[in-house]
Amino acid sequence: MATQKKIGSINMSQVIRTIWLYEGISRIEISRTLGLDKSTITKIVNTLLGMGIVRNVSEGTAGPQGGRKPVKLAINRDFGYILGIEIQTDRYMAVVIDLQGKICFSYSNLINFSRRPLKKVFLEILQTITNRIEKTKLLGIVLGLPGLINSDKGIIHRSKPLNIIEDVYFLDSIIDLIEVPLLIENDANSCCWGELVFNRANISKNFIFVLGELREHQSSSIGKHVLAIGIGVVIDSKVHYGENFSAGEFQSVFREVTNTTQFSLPDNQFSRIEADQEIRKAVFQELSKNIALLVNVFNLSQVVFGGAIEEYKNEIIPILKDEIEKNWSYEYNTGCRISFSHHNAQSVAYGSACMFLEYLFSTPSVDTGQNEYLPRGIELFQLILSQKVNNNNL
Amino acid sequence: MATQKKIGSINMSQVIRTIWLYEGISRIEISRTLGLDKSTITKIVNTLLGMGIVRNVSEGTAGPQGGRKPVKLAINRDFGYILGIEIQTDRYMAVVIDLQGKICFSYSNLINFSRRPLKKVFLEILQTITNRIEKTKLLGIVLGLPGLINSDKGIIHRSKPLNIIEDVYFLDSIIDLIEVPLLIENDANSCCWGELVFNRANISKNFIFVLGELREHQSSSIGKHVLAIGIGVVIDSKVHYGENFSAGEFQSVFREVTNTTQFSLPDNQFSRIEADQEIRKAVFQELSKNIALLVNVFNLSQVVFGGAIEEYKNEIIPILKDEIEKNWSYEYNTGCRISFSHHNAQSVAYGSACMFLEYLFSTPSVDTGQNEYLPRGIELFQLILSQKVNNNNL
DNA sequence: TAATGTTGGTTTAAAAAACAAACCTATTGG
DNA sequence: CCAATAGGTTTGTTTTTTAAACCAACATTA
Repeated sequence: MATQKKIGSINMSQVIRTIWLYEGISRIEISRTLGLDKSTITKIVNTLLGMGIVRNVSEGTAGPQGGRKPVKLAINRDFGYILGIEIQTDRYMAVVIDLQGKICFSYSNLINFSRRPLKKVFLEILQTITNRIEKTKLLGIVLGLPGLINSDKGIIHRSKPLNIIEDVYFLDSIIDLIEVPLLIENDANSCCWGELVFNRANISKNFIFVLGELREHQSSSIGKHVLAIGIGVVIDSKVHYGENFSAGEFQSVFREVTNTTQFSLPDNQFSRIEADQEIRKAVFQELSKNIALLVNVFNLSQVVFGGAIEEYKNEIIPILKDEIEKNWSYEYNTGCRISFSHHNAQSVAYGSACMFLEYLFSTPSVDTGQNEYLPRGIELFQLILSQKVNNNNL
Repeated sequence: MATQKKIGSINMSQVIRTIWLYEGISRIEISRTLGLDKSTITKIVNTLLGMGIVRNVSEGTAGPQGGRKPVKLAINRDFGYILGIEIQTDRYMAVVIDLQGKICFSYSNLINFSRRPLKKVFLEILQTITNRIEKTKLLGIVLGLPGLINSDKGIIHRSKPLNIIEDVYFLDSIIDLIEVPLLIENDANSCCWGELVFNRANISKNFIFVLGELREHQSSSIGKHVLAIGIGVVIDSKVHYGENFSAGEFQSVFREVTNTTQFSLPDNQFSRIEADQEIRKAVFQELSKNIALLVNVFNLSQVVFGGAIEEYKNEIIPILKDEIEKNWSYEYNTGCRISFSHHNAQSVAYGSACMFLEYLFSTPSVDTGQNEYLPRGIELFQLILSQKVNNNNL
């Protein structure tokens, strides 16, 4: 059942992660943080220096009581880059980041699907992007999509926006055509990865990302919009997929079964959501009541909003705050923060790339479910390095 | 920050857990399950035999192609017993289980708090119980309580049923008076531990336990009852506490702020809940709509009911099934099972004891939050063994 | 400025775990 | 009785971590 991790790789991965989390940390501090002997850290860091993953960046200052100056360590930014791509019905967004999660490059354009399969469209986009970046240092690609997605097996189960109504074994079908590691992920979950990376040093362990987009209504003429909500869930600092990778699928508890939207608002009134503040208020209140239940039952410490809904930031905050309090029965406040994504239109693409970062810098846990295509931590680095050698030999 | 686990203790704990999960497993099977070399397993098992934790129970049968018969291993049931106690406003329940989770003994009685502090009442109960069981083999005690409870630090933050309105450092105040390890836990969470142990070999990784009790209404004369719901949450096979140990606190999204109950039903109608099936139907429907949201957003695979609410099993099942489906927007079914606790009135006490079992048989994960009073896995066994020696010397 | 103390980091030897291979045990099946 | 086979142990080797001694580089102060 469980596959044995080479025992040393755990500590090695932990050291990498620690340097990633605390840029400029010294060997001694790592040893204290992880509870390992300082000589062990010296050994591991030397290996990492040899692999080109880590760099000695500078000398720190000695303490007030004297002593040798600490040597600050950091991840080698030049090691490589990661590409995150978001594909929606009518447009895509590509973002390239370095190992620290800084955005190096981004590009966006419209898509015309015109009945072509996703695979073809994706390969076309990939062509466009890779023409614009240094290909040799590309470490991995992650594709963020709306829908029910099994990121461990690379399957798209369903996607209403992309008109996918049966299982598509996406990675299986494309893996041979691409020379770097590739993953797919649900769009709202991607945003969660983005938050995990962006706030990695001091993060909420339990939060949700509410991705609210204004989409064309399934069965309506152009111009009619509905608010489409996708939720990404992070529990215990891990993206939560649930039993069938359908976690995050949202429908309001107030919704009437006859409605085609996720809310109780009659379908025909939804088109006025952008124009009518009263309608927005009703919808946001309904959304907030639902979220409040999730926040309190799971004792979340944060709710992050992203997508087109961000525009209504000032309308949402007071409503949600109020509903969370109303749903709470004790006198003290649990202190759930409400915030908005820092990356605007790039939230999904950026977050997708961050998923790969987290794979690189995670410690392979004993019990965690496995991605079938990629290992984690130092093993992923080793995989990448071995592929680099192969590519150079060709 | 993170404290280093003695490296060997991880595999040792994993071996113990594996034997616990799969009673009668052989050394070879363990080695295959964990991906460790068979000689490593031999070594570890010998240590465990020496400690008295594990026993060679019998010989299996050789395979169809011959070969030596495997030796079946099992946890030594005689190693000791665990006591779980549930304290409610008016009664308590005590359950003693062995290391396999089988109930050996149970006892229940009424409580008269009469303004005495919980600590005093608890010590009294403990006296009564320990008089009835063999004290030398008692390995640990877990107390299950309604309210907001930090089980890692042993603090009772709030408990409306027990009239606790400020932090009580329960374990700190009592730890010196008791010679065996003691933990406290929220009652609904205890029930989750019970499910985790009872179905340990093939368990849902994500489920909730809905503990529904009929309690006297805060501000009412005797006889008036309300339905009090407490939820225990299990995500990724771990009891989920949230950021402040308040996970599981429930209030319906339909509730009016003026109500003192957790539902939208006016306070004065709640007393008829036991007599009037229509009122029950409305309440169960409201509860089910709330639960359905949780089930779908978190993609839970199971909802378990326990407490007095179990009596209405046949009324609840169809309503909840229906609401989960209505809240789901795809054509296929996510397959959330609905079940009822197997332990009736003993759910909380049994589950509390199981929490200690899970501590004994868990593998100390690298990143898991730590209980301040107790280690896990082999380290907890070692602690117990060292205390045994001390007690014998006195 | 020389002596002393302090802290960061490395080296070396010893220990602890895990593994690999040889070997023993106990079976089935000819 | 003899292979073939599978479970389990023993022995020796490799990997990984630690402990302790040591070096490096600083501050303080006599």
